[in-house]
Amino acid sequence: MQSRSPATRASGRPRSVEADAAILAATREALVELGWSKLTLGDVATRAGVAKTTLYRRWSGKNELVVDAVAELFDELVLPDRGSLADDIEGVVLQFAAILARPEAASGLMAVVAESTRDDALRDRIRSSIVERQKRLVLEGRARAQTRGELPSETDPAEAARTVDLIFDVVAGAVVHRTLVSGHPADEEWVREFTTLLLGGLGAGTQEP
Amino acid sequence: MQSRSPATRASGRPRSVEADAAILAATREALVELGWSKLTLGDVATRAGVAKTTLYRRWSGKNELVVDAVAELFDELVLPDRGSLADDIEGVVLQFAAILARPEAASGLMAVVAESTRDDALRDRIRSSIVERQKRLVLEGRARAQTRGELPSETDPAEAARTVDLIFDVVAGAVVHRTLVSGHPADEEWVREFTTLLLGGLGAGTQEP
Amino acid sequence: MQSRSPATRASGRPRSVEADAAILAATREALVELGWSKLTLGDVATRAGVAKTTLYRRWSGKNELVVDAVAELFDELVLPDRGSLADDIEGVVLQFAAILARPEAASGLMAVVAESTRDDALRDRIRSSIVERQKRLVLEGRARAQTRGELPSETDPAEAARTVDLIFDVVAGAVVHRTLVSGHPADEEWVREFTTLLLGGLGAGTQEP
Amino acid sequence: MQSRSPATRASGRPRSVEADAAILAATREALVELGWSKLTLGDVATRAGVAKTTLYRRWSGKNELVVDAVAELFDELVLPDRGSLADDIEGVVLQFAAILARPEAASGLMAVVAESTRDDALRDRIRSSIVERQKRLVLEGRARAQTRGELPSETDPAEAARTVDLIFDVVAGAVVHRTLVSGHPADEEWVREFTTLLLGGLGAGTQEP
DNA sequence: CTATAACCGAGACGGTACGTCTAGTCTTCTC
DNA sequence: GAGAAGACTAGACGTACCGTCTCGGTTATAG
Repeated sequence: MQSRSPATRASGRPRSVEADAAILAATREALVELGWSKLTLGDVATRAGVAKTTLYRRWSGKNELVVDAVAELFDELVLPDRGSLADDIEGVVLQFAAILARPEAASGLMAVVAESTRDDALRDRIRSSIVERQKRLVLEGRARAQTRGELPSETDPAEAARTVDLIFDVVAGAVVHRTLVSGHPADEEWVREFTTLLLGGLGAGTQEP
Repeated sequence: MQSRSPATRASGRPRSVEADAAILAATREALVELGWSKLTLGDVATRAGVAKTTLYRRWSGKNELVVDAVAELFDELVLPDRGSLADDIEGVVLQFAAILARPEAASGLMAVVAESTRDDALRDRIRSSIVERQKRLVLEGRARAQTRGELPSETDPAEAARTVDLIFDVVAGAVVHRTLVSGHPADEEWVREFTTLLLGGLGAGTQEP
Repeated sequence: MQSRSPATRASGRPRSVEADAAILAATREALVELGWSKLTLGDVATRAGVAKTTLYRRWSGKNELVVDAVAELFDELVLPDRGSLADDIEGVVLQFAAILARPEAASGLMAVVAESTRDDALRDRIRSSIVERQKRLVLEGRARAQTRGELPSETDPAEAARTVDLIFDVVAGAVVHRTLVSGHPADEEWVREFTTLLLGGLGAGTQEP
Repeated sequence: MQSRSPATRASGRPRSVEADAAILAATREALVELGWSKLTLGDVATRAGVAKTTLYRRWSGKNELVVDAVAELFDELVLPDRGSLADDIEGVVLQFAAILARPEAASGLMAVVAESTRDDALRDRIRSSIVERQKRLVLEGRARAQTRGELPSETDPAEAARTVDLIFDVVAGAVVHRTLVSGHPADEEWVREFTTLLLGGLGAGTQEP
């Protein structure tokens, strides 16, 4: 969905803003009911009360549409201040797990990631719409922990950025793998164990009660 | 692929054993060239020099076929003895990253995982053919580390199993996320940093040189 | 519809012969109900109880299909022996007019002729399937009239062929124009006047009662 | 195109007169390049430098537009005085054949005739705009022949009118059939033979040199 | 000189059919 | 009975036009 500058007033009938929202909502609805592989753009258009052409005028295909529809889900994530780094991590991971457990997220997200292995434009879209957008949570959590004195201030900015990426890959990857591949829920118990491992490492984690 | 008991030898022409291998190889070839979404069973049959009926007699559909074709790739993984737990982990993670970087693995694996969110039989097939099968690496690594004295012996068998699952989710998830979602290579430098984090936890990892 | 040699026995499932007939019948039915311009191949397929692919496997498009469907109609024409050239002409012209008055013939025939002005292959198909096929009527009528002594035997074969073409254009053209362009029925009275004109020419025809 | 009385002068901006001519010219141009079936009203509007709404305000659809665009072509026909009935007929038939040979006439005319078999309003439009309008040629030719003494004066006005219709159907039908269905040019030789047949009838025509 | 009304271009809209493609099944002949 | 070949039904694909609509703006007459 490309944003158009409000300055360059286009001639002709303007695009319907209701249609955009209706299509994205219909896409999520269809993902819930049918899943990625049985979702058809014709069906989405019908659900949205919109013609297929209207849909294709805005999105070039199923992949792009689903990325946008799923991306909105992750904007709900917030980092609640629970008083300690461990509790903050547990809180946000549980939220992330809750979103991933929703059928519209799981089916759609994995599928577009699969497609993105052969489509660089799609990969960029996923990264900018979803991944980079949510790294804010890691940044915010670290800053808060540093304020509390739980983590030292970083000295090398480049290394700091690499660390953010690494933590994001570990956290997001672990939750996704637990939920979708292993097929077990990322419930409170698991999240506690995972947080312990993340903070203390392999040696520490396995020895605590 | 359903196994048939050798006892109940059916009359008539026996199934060609070459066909099975040819079909799986053709599937991987098609995954490399076309990716999951553009792979068609008709095309796979043609590449394998086989009729579509032959293919459908053995596999019920695209998903099952691709799971079998991809599963074979991960059987290459071995855990080389490099002398320390950290080096063992680095070694096997690098191997895993190398397999994931191959186009037939990435596209196919993510796609069947996406499909498995709505198909329990498929989820079981993936788990038994791929996930559980490779947990041997974690078990073997832990046993070796315990022999070396790097890790304590576990006391509670149930907790020990849970820890294996957790580590597997963290390791596999992090590599998959790094490679396919973040879109950066899981190279030696990243693997070293990841291993440091895994062993020492957040506090330790960010302070070491 | 291409005829296949019975000698070269094709492998694989043979094409359904019932489907061919059902499609042509459905085409005529749709022409009656909808007319050329609102006839859709999807609808024809549905009426014939056949998938669209089956239809496209046999005909390359709407034009070719309609030519074949209409051509069959004109094979009903016969030249009844009524005893004199004039009566024979009247008889066959009335039959021709009756076919043209049927809605499946009128709408379809004119439309494919219109299309054939820009499609040489279609023009040839029309000529061979419809026009040349029905010139048998002119030939038979002339032979009969010569036997009766109403017409002299032709001496120059080339001129004789040209005359057949000319008569066919005049007769078919007049009936078509009367029926479809002028929009009046080619009834017995008109056919009698036309036959008089054709046999006697302008001078004679306008003076008789 | 509906004419509006100059008495009921409407307020508001008057319709552009240039637009009408531009649209009809663009229609003929598109007929030449694309033929009836590939002509689209959006394309015609673009060629005419006009919005689609402007086109639809004047014509209700493709059929009506093409009738008007084609009708103008036939107004070029004149009946030159060549001294005898036969020569007059040959002259006007050749002119008619020349117009029909133009691609914008052939494709468009046959197509609207085909459509008119299911649309009475369209049939009337064709008759009044094209057919009846050109019967003036037959009337004028007969009057001239009567003046010359080549044809007797008609006694019964009703029969005379029927004869005009008959001749028109025969002449127009034969040329159309020759040109579009048989696919051969209505050249001078053919026109001479046709005129001979028309004047002398079957018996006479085939015996003369 | 302003109001009003029909016009104009542009282009988005809901809808329908297109012709192609793939899925998964069925039917024939051959090994 | 397995297998190769290929036709079969079913249905989604993405595109193209249809005829309508909704914008901002223009050009005429009427007041």
